[in-house]
Amino acid sequence: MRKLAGGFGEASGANRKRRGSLSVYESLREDILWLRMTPGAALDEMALAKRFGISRTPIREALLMLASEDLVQLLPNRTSVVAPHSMDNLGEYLDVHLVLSRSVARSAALRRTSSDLEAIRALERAFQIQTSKDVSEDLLRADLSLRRRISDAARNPFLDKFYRLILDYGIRAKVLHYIPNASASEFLDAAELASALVDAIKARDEEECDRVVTTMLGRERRILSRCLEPRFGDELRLPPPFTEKCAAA
Amino acid sequence: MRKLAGGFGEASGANRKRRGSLSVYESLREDILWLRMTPGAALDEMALAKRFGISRTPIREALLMLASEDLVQLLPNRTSVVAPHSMDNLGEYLDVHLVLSRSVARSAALRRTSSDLEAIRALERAFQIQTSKDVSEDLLRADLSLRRRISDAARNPFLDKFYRLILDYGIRAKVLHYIPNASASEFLDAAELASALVDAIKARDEEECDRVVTTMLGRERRILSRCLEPRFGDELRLPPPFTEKCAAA
DNA sequence: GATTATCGTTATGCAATCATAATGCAAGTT
DNA sequence: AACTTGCATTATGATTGCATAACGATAATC
Repeated sequence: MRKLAGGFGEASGANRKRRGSLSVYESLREDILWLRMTPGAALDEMALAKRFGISRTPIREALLMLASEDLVQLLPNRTSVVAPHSMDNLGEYLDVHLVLSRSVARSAALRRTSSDLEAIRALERAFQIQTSKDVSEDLLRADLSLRRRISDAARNPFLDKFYRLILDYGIRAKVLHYIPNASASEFLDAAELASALVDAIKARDEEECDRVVTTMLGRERRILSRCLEPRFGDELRLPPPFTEKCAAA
Repeated sequence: MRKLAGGFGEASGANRKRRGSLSVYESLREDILWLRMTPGAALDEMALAKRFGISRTPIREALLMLASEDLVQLLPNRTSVVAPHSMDNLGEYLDVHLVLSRSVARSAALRRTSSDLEAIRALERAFQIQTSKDVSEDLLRADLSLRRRISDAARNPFLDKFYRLILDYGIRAKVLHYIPNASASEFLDAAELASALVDAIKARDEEECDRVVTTMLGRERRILSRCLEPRFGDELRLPPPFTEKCAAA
């Protein structure tokens, strides 16, 4: 009696019926990162099991994997919650993001192959196209694809792992604060910088890569910190019951 | 009326009977990192369940957590194995290790409190004592404790997470290649450098921290790479059945 | 005699059930 | 009226059992 892959809204994307926990993991991860689930929202295992049409065991495994990326908080003997989104440690986040980004860029400049360069160029063009439109999720996705491909070219599995973790962890902050607050001119700026970065990678100019990346992230820092000064509780929309839980934890 | 820690055999070490999967995780993690389990060894879930006296589900959860740290390879529908220990990407490892270590040291210099400094001094003394003895696991543990405490003082949760992951991931390489190959004089050197590092953190001298850490890791790189040139398959002791599996994967 | 196909064994992936800790409500007491 | 105590509810943590995919061995064939 095999149930035909749920087909409930759900992630039926392209997973050829592989491990159920993996598809649940990926689906939930996307939902959390792109704020389709509210930070602090409860993750009831039975509800999720019903939603995905499978039993609780693979759900638990998915939550465990998400918890190891700090996207889910596993409270002992209590319902897990989507990791609260805090801007408290934005500074620390950006510090690490900068260090890793510079490392990635420098390594990519040194180790890229010509086929790396082709793929990077293609993704850069896709990014350029997006920068001419309105600021949207698609822009962020194009940006992410470009950066990840550059990280591939850097050929350092350790660096790649950390870089992707940091990159993805920052998606929520960008969706929340970047999209509504960044102006078009700033993104034209980003387009020029992206172009300069790829040029520098092509030229194998480590120092120039470092400079460009530092400038890029400096711009991002400015945009994000600009959203920090005014009231910041408004956009979070944490339902009252969770605020105190988060404070307690 | 709290029930006093059920205490079914196993691992009752010091964990007040919290989630079984956690104690299994910690126990297996130690075994893997300190090479009490051979890299490539099979991790039979039923055998582990019997060994720990619990059922397979928490075992699976522990393996999942270990897999997210790349300490276990989860092969689909096949028995999981302890992550093979490869020196192929030692260079990439050391690159990331250096970047993170320098970042930690600089941040610790800036953000340490005086109580941080006290704790760090204490751990440094413990390390100094170990350097006067033979090179052993205890020396490595003292070194790790010192570095972790410095990372605490750096007060950057993102950096701390990555730093600890990299630090721990490197334990196996050190146990394998560092302990039998490092000479006493090199460890006296390490002792002086550790002292210099703590001094620099005390003085809040970022640049000096950076220099000292760079020197420290340069020494380590030399020792490790020295073990790389000669035959490197000997110490690994991978049983024949796993070598081809690793190659295939 | 070597290769291939088939079958039995084994361990994983998942489902369903049992046990326990935490929460919320209600009742009783001071 | 406020606080505490106890119970029922609920969801997690774990156990058990079942279906399926991969591995090993045997046997059959060329």
